[in-house]
Amino acid sequence: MPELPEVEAARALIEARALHREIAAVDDRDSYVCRPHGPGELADALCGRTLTAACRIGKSMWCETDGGDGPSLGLHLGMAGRIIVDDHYAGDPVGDGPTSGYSGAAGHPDPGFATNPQWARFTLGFADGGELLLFDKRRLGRAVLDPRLDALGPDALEVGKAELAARVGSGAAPLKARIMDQSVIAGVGNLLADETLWQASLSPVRPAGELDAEELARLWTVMRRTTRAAIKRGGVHTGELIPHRRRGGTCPRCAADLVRATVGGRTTWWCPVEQT
DNA sequence: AGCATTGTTTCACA
DNA sequence: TTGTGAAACAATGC
Repeated sequence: MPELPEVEAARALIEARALHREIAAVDDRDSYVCRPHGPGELADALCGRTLTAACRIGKSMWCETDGGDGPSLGLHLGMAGRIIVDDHYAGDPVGDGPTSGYSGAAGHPDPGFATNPQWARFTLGFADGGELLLFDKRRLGRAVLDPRLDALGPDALEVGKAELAARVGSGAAPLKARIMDQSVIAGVGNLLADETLWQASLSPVRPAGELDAEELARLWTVMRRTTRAAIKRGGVHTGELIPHRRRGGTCPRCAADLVRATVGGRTTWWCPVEQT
């Protein structure tokens, strides 16, 4: 669920509300979410420290502690994670599969989230009484010390035009698989990929190495625009194509029937007329 | 009951 | 060795 825009919202929430507060207690008992750490390991490393920076590359987020003198705390939202700081939340706005409608206008998009405390998979308790929760219905999120970031490509909003062309424009894999490969470009997930390729009128099944310079330049421009728009509007669900990714869905521009197939291991929807 | 799901990792294979 | 694709992972909803 959470892709770059949701993770950026979570990062900004931590930055705004969780920094410089003393960590007094840590609940790291979920051994799957906290793998490979054993129970108490994160608690021992973090208690008494403060978060001093919230950082992000793609969908990976981490917090520095004690101005960089302490261990960093990696937080990954996985497929359904969100961050809650005191009474404020950010991250996955839906929490369920794509069949759940996004209702995130006024009010809370998911009134049920606060009533299911068993979905708090990792908690930092602050000395002032507040707390930071990694809230994850699916349990595929992660909390880990000193996360490895070296396998990530450049962030989708930071990558330069020439660099994107060089990294994406090669290989025999489908274009969609290429832009979802986090070692090529970091931050694009399944929905953002479908939205971006539809906005750019590029077919997800084209071999990435076949794109010409103009198409790669267009991809760079459109990817940045769609990603920034998703951040501003509150998540990847706000994309123009997204509501049409369903049985019987049609292209919002030309009304052609959308095509559904598995590309890059994920369900993919696209317009066979416009996306070439 | 069986299938689907917005992410990541691991494994098999060419 | 590298690139590619499928399966597994956990949990839930239709």
